[in-house]
Amino acid sequence: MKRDSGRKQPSMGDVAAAVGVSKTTISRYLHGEYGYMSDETKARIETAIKELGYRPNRMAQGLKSTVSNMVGVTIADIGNPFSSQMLKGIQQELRARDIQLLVSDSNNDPAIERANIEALLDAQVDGLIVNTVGGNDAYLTAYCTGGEPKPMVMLDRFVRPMVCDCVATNNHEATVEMLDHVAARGFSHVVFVTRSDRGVSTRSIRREAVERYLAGHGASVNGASDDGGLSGEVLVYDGGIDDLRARLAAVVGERGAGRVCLFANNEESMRDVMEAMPELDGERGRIGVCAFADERWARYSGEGITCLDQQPVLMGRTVAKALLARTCGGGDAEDAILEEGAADGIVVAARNDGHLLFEVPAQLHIHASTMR
Amino acid sequence: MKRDSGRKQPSMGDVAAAVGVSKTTISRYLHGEYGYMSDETKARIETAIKELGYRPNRMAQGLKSTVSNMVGVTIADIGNPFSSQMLKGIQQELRARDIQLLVSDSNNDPAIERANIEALLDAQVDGLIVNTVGGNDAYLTAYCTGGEPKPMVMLDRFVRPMVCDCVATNNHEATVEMLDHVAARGFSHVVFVTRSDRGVSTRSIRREAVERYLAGHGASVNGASDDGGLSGEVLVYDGGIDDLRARLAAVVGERGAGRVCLFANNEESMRDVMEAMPELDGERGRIGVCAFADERWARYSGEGITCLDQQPVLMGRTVAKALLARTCGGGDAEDAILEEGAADGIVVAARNDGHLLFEVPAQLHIHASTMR
DNA sequence: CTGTTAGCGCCTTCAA
DNA sequence: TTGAAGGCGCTAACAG
Repeated sequence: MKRDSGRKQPSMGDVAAAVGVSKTTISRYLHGEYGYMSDETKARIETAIKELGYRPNRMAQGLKSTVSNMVGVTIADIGNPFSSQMLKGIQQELRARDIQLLVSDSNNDPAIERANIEALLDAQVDGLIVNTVGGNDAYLTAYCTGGEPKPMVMLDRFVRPMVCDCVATNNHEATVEMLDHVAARGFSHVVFVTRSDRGVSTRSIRREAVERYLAGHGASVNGASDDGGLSGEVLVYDGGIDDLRARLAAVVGERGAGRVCLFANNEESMRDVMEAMPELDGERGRIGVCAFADERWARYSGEGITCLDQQPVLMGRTVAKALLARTCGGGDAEDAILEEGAADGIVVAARNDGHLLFEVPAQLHIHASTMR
Repeated sequence: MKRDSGRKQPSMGDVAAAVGVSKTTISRYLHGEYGYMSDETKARIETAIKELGYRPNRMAQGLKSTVSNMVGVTIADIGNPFSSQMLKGIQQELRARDIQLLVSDSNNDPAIERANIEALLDAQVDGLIVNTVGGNDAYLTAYCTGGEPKPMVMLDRFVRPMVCDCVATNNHEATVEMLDHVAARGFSHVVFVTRSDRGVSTRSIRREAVERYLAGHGASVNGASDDGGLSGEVLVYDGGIDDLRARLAAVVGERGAGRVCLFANNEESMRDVMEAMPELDGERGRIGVCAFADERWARYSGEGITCLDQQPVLMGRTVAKALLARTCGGGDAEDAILEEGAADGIVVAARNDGHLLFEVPAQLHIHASTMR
């Protein structure tokens, strides 16, 4: 009835003994292979299992079948709310398939990340989801191109050339959408604020998108606009608030009475900006702010911050589907994902050597911070 | 050199064959039992392992040794940023001991939680950390008092009577501290805003703390203060924003010109309040707000919200320590935790039948929302 | 319809 | 200082 009623967990042998059949029969019962099983033994097995509170040992199962029904995920910084949303999405898919999730936090340290991946593989996971901290491209590439690696899918990151499936935000399009919005709201200058991208693909991609946009609109990067279009620049800092404050003040001051919009690369940078310039509120109208950030947070921050929400739950669901297609599905990841994902706007944005890049669209939410 | 260079993962037998010794010797080498081993074989084993890229299969190890070096955690709602912070803390401790973490999300559903716990046990975890969704008290109690259960520790929750170790916030003291602050700032009425506590211990505990405080200060709960002290009431809602809006308006209106402070039970409720009354900003000075909430969020929300931060990372570290003390440490959980935890203000707040309740202090952060 | 036999990769006596 | 043998709990042929 209830597990643990005895001294120790009963094993399949115990059940077999109780019923008076062999372990094989029990095994077959468990796997639903009762095509050729007498209804009587079936019933007796059923009650015996209930009686003893027997539950199969997944570990032992995995030892034999070489599939553990576990997948591993390494998260660059699990303390980040963004991470937990992605985990939520991953869980949704895994729960449906009764697959366990092994979670590791890399604490933003490439060495820890490598150790985590090794440890997960030692635990015999069937596949890996990697939200890399950056700086491990060589290692990851070597892994993916090595012998016969367990499937890996990258999350909110990718390496070039692609050596495995990846799930990311449509960073380029999203950035353009935000810049268009900023321009439309009459700002004349945009400052893309980002921490230095130590190998984090998302940061560099967004930065490049900004630079290309500005170049394409006849505005000079880090220079003044000379034709009434949107000018802009990229501000890279290292996490020092004082440094950031001084540089922001300089940038804003330089623009005189022109309307400037600060565009933060992520929530972390957005917080840094708010910390550095609490007086932003005082200059409403002249200084706007926006960011890649979770709508749930941005909406209630300060006066309400215009943001690009990356839909992390959807990203998690997508990455889990992509991985499962490689591990057990056997089928085409592309079909599996696009079928349901199309409605959400998920597309294959690139492919290389059979590896796909799935892009999940970011959603623009407009709030007061760019509307005065 | 690198793993996977061959067709398949090499096993201990392969290494043994390569070196020309028995598996036993390899096993001993791996466990550091080279007390009686010739330096030569030791060296040869070492190189063979490197050469083949051999790594022990934790799954197979666990099958025999009955310790899997995995612990499981079920989280009520992993999408909550609070959850991810707790996971961070848990990871910090587990990583140090090379223990893997199996994570399940219960999605606020008691049935899923039960299924998750069963699944984790099937995966042979050595112990469980449970952040219960509530409504599973009977099940959890039965588990803990059953045969010989794997150790369980509850996180940010507890059941009465205590049937296992628990780690929670010092909800009572924290609530009192906040109410003292509210009173000191000259508010005359406080409204504790909470969703209905469907078996979630933290919610009911806080609510009780509020009621007791108000009763103890000569003020009547849900009534007007008649002696200049702090009066107050508890507002329980069900997640409907319109309902909440109407009731908040009524409550605030009733107070006339009196200064009212809304005290939200958690971030979720705080967001609901902000959604229901965006005009709070317009009444700064007369209407204050505060909440149990993450400082990183509260600080930048609206004008800056006074909050009680639960230090979730520290809670995570504490719960992991408590569990490890039961699983492998063999030692006293109390000593293990209090030794380092004392500096952080962690105390044993209750004990029952050998089970301990560890309380992690919440920290009061004062911001503009209660200061005008 | 059901049982026998051999392992999966590792650990653990017991012998040598 | 090292092996051989048996078994953890389960699966997978191959026989009946």
